[in-house]
Amino acid sequence: MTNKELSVFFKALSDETRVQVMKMLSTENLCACQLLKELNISQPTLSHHMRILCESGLVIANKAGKWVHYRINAVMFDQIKTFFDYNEKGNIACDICMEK
Amino acid sequence: MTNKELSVFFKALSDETRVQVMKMLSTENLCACQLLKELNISQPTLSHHMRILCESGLVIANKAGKWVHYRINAVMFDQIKTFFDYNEKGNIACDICMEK
DNA sequence: AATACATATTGATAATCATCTATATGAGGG
DNA sequence: CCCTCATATAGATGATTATCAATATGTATT
Repeated sequence: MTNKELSVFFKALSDETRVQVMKMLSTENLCACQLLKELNISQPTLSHHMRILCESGLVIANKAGKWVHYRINAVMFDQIKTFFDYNEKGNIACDICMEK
Repeated sequence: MTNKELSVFFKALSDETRVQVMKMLSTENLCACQLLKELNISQPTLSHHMRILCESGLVIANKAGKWVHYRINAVMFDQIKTFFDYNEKGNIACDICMEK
């Protein structure tokens, strides 16, 4: 994944409300009305947040009649997770500073 | 971790330049001068980005004379990773919608 | 002390963003 | 067809942000 792609994912998660939505969706798939009931925001604001989450690719929307059901995109989640795979290194100093 | 804490981490990663810094630091620990050489940004802008990464807790700074060495905070990385642990669910519809 | 170098801070600006109210779209039900 | 309900869009506003030039701080070296 490119830096740009990753930054878009993280930007989608950089809002407290959207983090809460992701937590809620990680427990169960929900429709917009159920999300709205638990979040203290207006309906247009929720719509705005869900658009950002969907456009980032983190969440998948599924229209069913009047309702829209949301679920986490597990494939994306797994991909982003690899960004945090990291093995601690012992060296503190960098080459350049050592030369001088 | 609270929603607020997580959103701060993700906000720190929501910038393309900072994602690149994290990638560079995941390969090796580096000082500011070395980061500056590879990134096409001014020195104050780098300083600004490194402050955000450090204040979020994702990166640890270590002052050594004139230089500052940066390294990834592995503990934080591991904690954030758990946010992405997710098991795909089969159910699409939510209870509320089903009732109606 | 004086100078050179690495990094931080200040102040300014243009861009992005979260939120709201008001309104629109669209889907069932009577 | 109208009416109701779920969601989306438009437009406005206040807050935050990324960036730079200019300047400050702090550390070695001579």
